[in-house]
Order: sequence, then C-alpha cells, then structure tokens
Amino acid sequence: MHKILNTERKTIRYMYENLVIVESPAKAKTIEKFLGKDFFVTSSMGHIRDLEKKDFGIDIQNNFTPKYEITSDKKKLVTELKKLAKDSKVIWLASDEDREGEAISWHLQETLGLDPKTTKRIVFHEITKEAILNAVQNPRPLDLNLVNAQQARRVLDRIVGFEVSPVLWKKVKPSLSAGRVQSVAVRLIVEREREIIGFTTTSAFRVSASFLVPEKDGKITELKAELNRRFDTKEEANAFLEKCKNAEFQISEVVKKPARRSPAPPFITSTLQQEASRKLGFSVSQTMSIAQKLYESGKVTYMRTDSVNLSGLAIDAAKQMIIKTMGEKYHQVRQFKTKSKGAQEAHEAIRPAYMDQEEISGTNQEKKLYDLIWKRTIASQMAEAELEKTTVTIDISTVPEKFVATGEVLIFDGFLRVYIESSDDEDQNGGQKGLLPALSAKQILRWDKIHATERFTQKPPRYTEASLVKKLEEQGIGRPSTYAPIITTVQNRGYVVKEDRPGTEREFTELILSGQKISSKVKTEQTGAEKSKLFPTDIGMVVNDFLVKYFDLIMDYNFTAKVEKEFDEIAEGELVWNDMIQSFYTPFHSKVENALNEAERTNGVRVLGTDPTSGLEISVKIGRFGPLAQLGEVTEGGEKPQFASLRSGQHIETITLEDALELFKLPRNLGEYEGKTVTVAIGRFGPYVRHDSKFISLEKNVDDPYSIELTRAIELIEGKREKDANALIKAFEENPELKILNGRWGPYIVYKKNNYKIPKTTDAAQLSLDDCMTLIDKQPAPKKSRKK
DNA sequence: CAGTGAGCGAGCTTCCGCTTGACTT
Repeated sequence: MHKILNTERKTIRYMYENLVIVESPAKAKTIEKFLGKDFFVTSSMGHIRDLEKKDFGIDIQNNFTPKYEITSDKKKLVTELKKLAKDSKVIWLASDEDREGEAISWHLQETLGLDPKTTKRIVFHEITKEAILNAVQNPRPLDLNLVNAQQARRVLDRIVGFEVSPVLWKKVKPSLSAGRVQSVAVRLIVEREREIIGFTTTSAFRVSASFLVPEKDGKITELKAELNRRFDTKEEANAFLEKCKNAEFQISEVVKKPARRSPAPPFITSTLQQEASRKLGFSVSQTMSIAQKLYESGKVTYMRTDSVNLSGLAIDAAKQMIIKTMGEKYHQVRQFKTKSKGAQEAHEAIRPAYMDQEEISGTNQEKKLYDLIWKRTIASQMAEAELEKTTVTIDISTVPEKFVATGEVLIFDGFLRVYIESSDDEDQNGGQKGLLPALSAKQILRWDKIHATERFTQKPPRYTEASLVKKLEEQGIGRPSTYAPIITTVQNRGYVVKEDRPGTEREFTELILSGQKISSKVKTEQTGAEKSKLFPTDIGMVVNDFLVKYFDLIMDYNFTAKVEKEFDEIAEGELVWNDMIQSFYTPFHSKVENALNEAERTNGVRVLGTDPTSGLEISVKIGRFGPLAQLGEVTEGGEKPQFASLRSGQHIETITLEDALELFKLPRNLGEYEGKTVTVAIGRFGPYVRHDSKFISLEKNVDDPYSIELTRAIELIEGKREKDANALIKAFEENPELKILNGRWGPYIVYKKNNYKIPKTTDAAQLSLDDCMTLIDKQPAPKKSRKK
C-alpha cells in the first residue's frame, strides 16, 4: 500500500481551511473520511517534545521549571506540521482526552506557535461519525490544569529516575536504573520469589469415593464424592478407611440451587494481554504488535485503552448480530463501568470495527486475536448463563464425616455459547461437573472404591508477563501504553529473567480401599516445573533490597496511587503543580543525600559458613562479572581469597554451603601434556578441558569434570585436533591469523577471530592470500556485540 | 564463545508515557 506523505498531499491541495491534528496516523485516516473535504487530518505520532534528554531537564532552583526540547525523531515532523499550520486557517487539536493527550495539544500549540484565537481543542472518546461531528460542534480551550497535572507527572518521574539511579551507580553497580514503575514491578517479583523460597510444603490425605448408582434403565452410573475433611497423616487416613469397610452410606440430602453467570466486560489492554496469553500463548508484546496490525488495517478499535465502554453504534451492531444468528433471548444490552484505579478512559474498549465481520483475512495470529476480540465483544452483550448446581451429602454410619458430591447442569448457555473467560488458577478440585444421576434423600449407596490420596499445599505462583500486568493494573501502576515496555525494561536491566525451569519428582502415597482390602502405593509426580515465568536475578534482589532500605517511600506499592490522587487535584485546579513537586522533593532529596552519605557499597554478601577442610569462611556476593562464591577473606598481608562464579541456576539467596564448596573443586589441574598444563572446569556451555589456551568440551553423559583423568583428557585434546585438522582447508605461513576452514555450511575464511563467507562458485582450496583479503574487504565489518 | 574478581580513573550510564518505523544475516 502506498503511503501518502503530508508533503505529497500538499501538492494536491495547497491551502486548507482546517487542519486537524490527532495522535495516531491510522486514526487520522479514519477521521478524514468523516469530516469531508474542508478538513485535512494529520497526526503528531504521540508526544513531540520532552524534557532534555542529556541533562536533568528540570530547573530545580527555579520552581522546577521544565526544560523541553523537540524529541530527536520528531524534528522533521515538527517542521512539516509548522508548514501545514501556517497554510491553514483553523487548527483543531484533537489529541486524546486524557492527561497526556492534553499535554500533547499544549506542546503542539507552544511548539508550532499557534494563535489561540484560531486554535480549537476538540475531544471524542470513540471514532464514529457522530462523535467526531459532535466534537467539531463543541470545541473548548486547552485545559491548562490538566496540562499541569501531566507536567507534574513527567517532572516527578524524571526526578525519581535521575536522582535514584546515580545512587545505584555509586553504591551497587554502574548503569543500573530505578524508577517509580520499574522498581515496584521488580519488587513484586522479588517478594513473590521470597514467598516461594520461604514456603513450607505440607501434605494431607484427600479422600474420594466412587459410588455405583443404578439408573431406571438398569445402567449403572458412577458418582464421585469427596470427603468433607482431610487427614494429616497416613495413619489417620488408614483408620478412616478401616471404618468405611463395614459402614452404610446413605444420602442425607440432595440440594438443588439455581446459579447465574454473567459475561466479562469487553477487552481493555490489560485483559486482552491476559486472555491472549492464557488462550493463545502470546507474549504481552506479541499481543500488542498483532493488535496494532489489526488497528492499522481498520479491523479493530484502538488497542491501548483502559475503558470498557462500547459506542452506541457498536452496541447496536452487536445486538443485531446476536438476534440474527442466535435469537432474541440470547441478547442483553450491557453498559460496563470501568473500575480500575487511575483509568483515564480516552478511548473505547478494544472491539471489532465492524461487528458483522465475524472473520477477517490476515496472518494466523491476526485471525486468532481478532476472533478472541470478536467473541469477547459479542459475549459482553449477551444474556446470562443459567445453571443448576446440585449438592448431594452422604452420611457414613460409622463416623461423623460426610461425603459430598457436586454437579452442575447448564439450563441455558447464554453468553457461554460464544465465550468462556479463563483464569490463572488451574482447576484444583476434581469435583464432578455435569449431570449427576437421579438421587433422592435416604437412598442407600453402594461403593466401589475409596481413595485416600496424599496432596501437597501449593507454593504461591510465580508471575507470568500477563499476571504481572494484571497486578500492576490493580495497583494503578503503569499505563496501557507501557505494560509491554515495562516487562522488557526490567529484563533488559538484568533484574528479571523469563525462563522455563524443570520440575522435580516427588513421591506421594495413595491408599485404596477396594472390597475389604486396603492397599498402599507410593507414586511419583512432577512438581514445580515452570514455563515462561518471571524470576528475579541476584542483582535484581540486591538492588531491590537496597531501594527498599533507603527509598521506602517510592518503593511503597501505594506510592503511585498517592501521587495520582495529587495529580487529579492539580487537574481539578485545587493544587498548584510546582507546590506538589516541592513537597515531594524536599523529603525525597534528603533521602538521596542520606543514601549517598550513609550507605555502604552493597554487594548482597551472604556468609554461608566455613570450609571444614581449610576453616576459611565461605560467602557469596555480586562481583564485577556477576554472582560469585568467595573462599577466605581479604586480610592485610594474608592469603588472597579464592573466587568461583556461581553456575546458572544457582543464586545468592538459595545456594547451600555444600554446593558452594563444590565450586572450588574446579578448575582441577590434571597434569601436563606437551609441556603445557591441562585443567578441567565448567563454563557457560558446560564442562570443558583447557590446554594450550584451547577449550574442548567434555562429552555429555560420558565424562565427569570431577573425576576425569589426564589420559582421557589427552584423548579429547587429540580428538579435537584431528577434527580441526579435517576442517582446515588451507593455512598461510605469511599470515597465521588467516585460515580457510570447512564448517557446517561449507568453506569459510576465519581472520582475526571473525568469520567471512566464500562465494559458492569459487573453489576454496585454490584461493590465495590476496584473494582472501579482497573477499574480507568486500564484506561488511562484523557487528559488534549488540549492546544498547 | 567458556578465564577474570580492581589498579590511575576519563566519560558514560538513568526515568515514564505518547506514538510509529526499520540496519539484516
């Protein structure tokens, strides 16, 4: 699709009556259709100005006056907008109706030098013809209170980020960062991890019985019921089963209760991210970029929103769709109210642009996400589901405990016909869903088997990207446009990693009463396996503890909520923004000073104990190159301590003395070969032998670094030499730094530790040194390690 | 590409929220 630049369009029509500026280009396109030919609609692409990038950007002495500059990637756009504005009679500032949007309009007015007399501010919450035309009929002046609330927000975030981060550089490690949002996100993950580490698992025996119920037609149906208590020990469970052997089981009551279930509201950014993660397995950023595609091609409404509101048009369209395809009784008009903290509601909920479009063309992922959005939106306008829940209580003649069976029958599916919301907690109790057999009170039941199974208490769950977003939103921390970036930021800073971790096997006991016999079995199950979960790193934990200790105010989960309240007061004109910042700054800055003066350099050191052989102290801490274990202490004139890096999977917080001692058994010196020492150690890619500054990996599942001997090591060294010799096509005496080698993808040149391609048509063995050099020159310099 | 574990200390790092595009093997 050909994109028409603003300047190109200008050549088509060179004087405009009206210039409308919105935030997003896709929105500009849609709106222009509604407004007709007297209006030219363009976009600012978000903010065009920000605090100075290089310096602090705030004149603290001078009442916190912000120093703004045009953002580097917006310079071209701003010159273009200036030109357009000069050639137009009326400028309509149509950025979003929230704090940031109002500020964008104000920055535009200031930067483009717009005359307030010919500048109009308009707002709308939905992109429908009616809403747009209505907005144009009702322009208003810029709301400077709202603008000031944004300036306060911006200035506060800069102060927090740019005053606290340097404290970390001095006291912990260079290049670290802290911020109102990211530091609290990390805190959530760190504290959850500590809950998991500190959790003690206990077990109890859960008892379930299967009864055999004869039906009218002579068939026998199984009824599963669970005991209303658990037993702490195997002995108690066994004693209970003994008493069941000759007991009579009689139904004491059958209770039927109607139940209703209502649909969830339509999607907002956070709920879309959660459902796409649970149902489709998308990462948060994946969801956003797919949604962006759908938005840009006009298939869904704006994807960064905190409002559950649907336009009247959408509600009507959904109604028609539901009545047409499912009938009147499935329809129910619903208006949802946004309940999340700090919502600003500048847009609609995320919904299909055209409700009658049930399927779209596009990539598979786009289709899936659209389908999810379509179903959720339709379901939100549908009738409740009606259920009947049945609870059957069964008395046991020999003991006071009772068995309970539950069943659920769908009387009317309602919205469930289209969409079922999923949840983070897996279904724990295996209660019988669906229809129960016909039962009545006083009925005597015959049992088949009774199981007493050992079940363990569950550790709190680690956060996924999506469940972290949910938590942040609940606390009012972050905005729809920042949820995805927050998650990448905390990972880029090295505070958090997203990983899979294997589980461990666990044994559990099961007692089965069958006939008159109780049998006991020990079974195994997998536990603790994690997939795509967020884990704090060692540095994440150290930084978090430092921040909590010295900056308790900004690390408080309620800090954002508290300042948001004050931003609201500024927006209402009840509070002067500079005053608010001043009263935050005075105590905050003294905390910064205090941390700079008082705090020791922090490395998260943890003393594990003493080495039984040497009697030296063993500790773990963050070193220059990451977490390490240290044997011995630095003393004047004394022996230097020994160091060893922690392996992947080992952490300062959890490593044991035994594991740390193991680390010092490597590297092992195996002896000499050809006059050079042979050592064995474990590196990032596993165990290796080192000889003559060469690294040779040990063979997996064959060699053990702790026991391998010199003869085997020599075997490995020779084996590697042979392999390298086979790989060598040609070497040059004149320049030993250059070689032609045979690799996995054919011949290539290696020169000064960089690899270069050889064109497929040339015979590698025939290349001269000069030929090689020209090939090297032709190829672009290899990229340096990517670091941002 | 796997080791290292402070030295003389230059000059640098950093925030949150609003948007879209682009260096490819």
